[in-house]
Amino acid sequence: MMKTKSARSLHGHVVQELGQRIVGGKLRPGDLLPREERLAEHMEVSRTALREAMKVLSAKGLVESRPKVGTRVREPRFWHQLDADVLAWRCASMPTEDFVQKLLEMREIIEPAAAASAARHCNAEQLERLEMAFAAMENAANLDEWAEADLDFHEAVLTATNNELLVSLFSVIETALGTFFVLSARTAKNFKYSLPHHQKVLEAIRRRQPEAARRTMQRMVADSRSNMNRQSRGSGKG
Amino acid sequence: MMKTKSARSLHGHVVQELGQRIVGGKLRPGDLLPREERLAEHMEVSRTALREAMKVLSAKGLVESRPKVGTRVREPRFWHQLDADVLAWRCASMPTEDFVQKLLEMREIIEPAAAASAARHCNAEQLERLEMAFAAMENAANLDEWAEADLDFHEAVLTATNNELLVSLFSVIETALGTFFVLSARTAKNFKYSLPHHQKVLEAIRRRQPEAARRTMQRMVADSRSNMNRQSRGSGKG
DNA sequence: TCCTTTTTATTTGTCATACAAGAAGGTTAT
DNA sequence: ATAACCTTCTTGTATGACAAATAAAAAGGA
Repeated sequence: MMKTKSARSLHGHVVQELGQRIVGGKLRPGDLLPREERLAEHMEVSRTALREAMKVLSAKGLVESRPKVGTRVREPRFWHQLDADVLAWRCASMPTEDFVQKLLEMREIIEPAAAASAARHCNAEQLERLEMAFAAMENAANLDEWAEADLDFHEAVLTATNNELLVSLFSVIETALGTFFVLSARTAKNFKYSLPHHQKVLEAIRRRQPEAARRTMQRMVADSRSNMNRQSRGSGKG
Repeated sequence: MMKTKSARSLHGHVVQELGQRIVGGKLRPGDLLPREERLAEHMEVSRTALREAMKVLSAKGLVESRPKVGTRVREPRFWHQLDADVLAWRCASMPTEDFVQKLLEMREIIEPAAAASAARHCNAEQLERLEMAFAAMENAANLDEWAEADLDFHEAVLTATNNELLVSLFSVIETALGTFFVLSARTAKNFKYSLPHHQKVLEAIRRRQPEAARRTMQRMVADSRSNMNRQSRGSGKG
């Protein structure tokens, strides 16, 4: 689920390890990490590799280092919550119901607005990509193919806004769709339901109808929400 | 304008320097950087410090390093556009008109939705912070105090949603308000105009009226836009 | 006794050097 | 012509040493 490839390099591995521990709550805000020498020894890497990892975690707002005092875990309000890694770490050990609701709220804010913007600003090439993604959903042979094409469709909508700031929010949409895919009943029926929505969104964008695009996308996300709520009531997530 | 404090440490300085050059376009996507040894020499730091800087830039999606081939500048679509540093670097050498419009679009999407969400979810403490910020705007002795209180107000709205993902978008709002403050006519009159809007937003949130909060915030951002457009037509930005 | 100044100890920050690992491009053998 | 093998260049990692910063303790003065 959601590979972050950076586990090849040593310092990348340390980033993953510590990042997951911090976001996952095993290391708590205010906690003082062991000093670099010891921590490096404990992680079985050199101080050099450890420090490079620390700089990355620091760039993500997870830790803060100061001479003499050491490196401590920062409070969640400083974390770069929209960072793809931070989002992934948050989902690593099963996302809380609360977090899922926040992801859905983000989708409900971003995606309808993006669809409307796409209807206004998209160009021919971007429209074609949307159509390709939709076609891929129609022709999907299995659920995994379907999910991949769906992701592509949503990314294509964001891209079609021609606003790279909006495109950068794809990490959030991706995470939301990922948890949706994991948490909801993985039957073809549940998914194919939303295909008509996709088609209407595509149509509205093609016809340059921002408000229609917005409304349809709104319904699509709302359906996700109700589908999810039904699911989680059924299986009782915490 | 918009301090990023990390210029104290050496590697922090390198991050700033290279980040600014990349985002500012002096180093272009696909460009191959000099190899670490030479670059370190050229920047007058050790290879160690340079590499720590590189890891940070890599974490922001600006560069990509591979053995034997070297480190090259990535294409803008990979940049973490919502990162506070990236946004700041983008504004460093006078933001383009195009970028300002994208910032405004983000505000128009995020802030009304956040105001509505705040009206639904905010607690007593968060409401108090909103009221404090508003009071600070009323009592501002000069434009700088006003701008600071205004920023605080907008951050308080995001915080009041109780959705940390939304709060993380404050870097965007901050940048938008910053450029607005720089580009628009810096007269008391232009600013005091929006105070009634702030009051109405505050009232709507206090009274738990999501739709009223949304509409009022929408008007507030729209006013910013028209104010700005008027301004840029006048002085002809490109 | 209380406050200010100085010292000290500890941790991160930086440096220099050496070697390992990976990969592109050319070389050789089949 | 193709495939396997080298060469070589660059990043990746390790190590040891020292500089800089600063929190905490010690010393000095009112």
